[in-house]
Amino acid sequence: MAQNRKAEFTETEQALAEFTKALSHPARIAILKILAQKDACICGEIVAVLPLAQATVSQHLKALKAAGLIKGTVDGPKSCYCINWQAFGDFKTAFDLLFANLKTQQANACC
Amino acid sequence: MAQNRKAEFTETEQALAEFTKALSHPARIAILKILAQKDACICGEIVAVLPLAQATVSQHLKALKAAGLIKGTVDGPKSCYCINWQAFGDFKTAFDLLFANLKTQQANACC
DNA sequence: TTAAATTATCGTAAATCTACGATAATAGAT
DNA sequence: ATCTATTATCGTAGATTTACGATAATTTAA
Repeated sequence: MAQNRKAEFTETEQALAEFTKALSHPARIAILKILAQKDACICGEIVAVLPLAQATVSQHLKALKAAGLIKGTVDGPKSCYCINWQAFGDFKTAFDLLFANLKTQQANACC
Repeated sequence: MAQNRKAEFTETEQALAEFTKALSHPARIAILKILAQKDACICGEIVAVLPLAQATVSQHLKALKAAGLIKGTVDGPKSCYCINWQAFGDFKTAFDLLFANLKTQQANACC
């Protein structure tokens, strides 16, 4: 039981799900908010602000990077992260394309 | 360990995370796609199309409903579901508001 | 070279998610 | 009233996520 059925869905569905999954924790939303406001930020500043241990923050950063939502470069002993706006643009396009079909004809809906 | 730290983030961050979490599985994306195309759909049609057992689909529908992304009404022995466009509008607003700060000044970024 | 500072990774425990079969609940049909 | 069809819920197994301390890795400073 609990095998993975995700592969049986379309590429687009999987891609959108992966993107939203990366956004599905308040800590990661908070990290993106910080990066959006500061344009770029070193890891330590994020750790200092969030109510989480350093290891946990690093883990969340890794998840965001793996999903392509942020980019990171090593700056001496520190690490600098910033938002990958391109990825957000792509997401928005895919998202709109998927749900912009109806919107107007909310007629014969049963609820 | 692994206690829940989610409560220590802002309401907005938590709300956005809950919304994206509801979208974070290809099956739920697929369900929303079906509902967006058909405007309204009874449960059985969704079960027939997806590569998942009836119990699993019902579980995903419950998750979407709990997150407020869809609405459902009982229609005889059947259940009719449709998208809650209002919720999607609210999400879009919150999402844009959070990440529309920069966008232009991609200057002194380190990556 | 050694020490200090910063960050990533490892190991692990608890919680949550995913998937399904079995079964209960509901309402129309006979 | 009983049967049938449809959907929700229960119980459960396995997988994944979340969180942290401990430790390794990396680079600058002394």
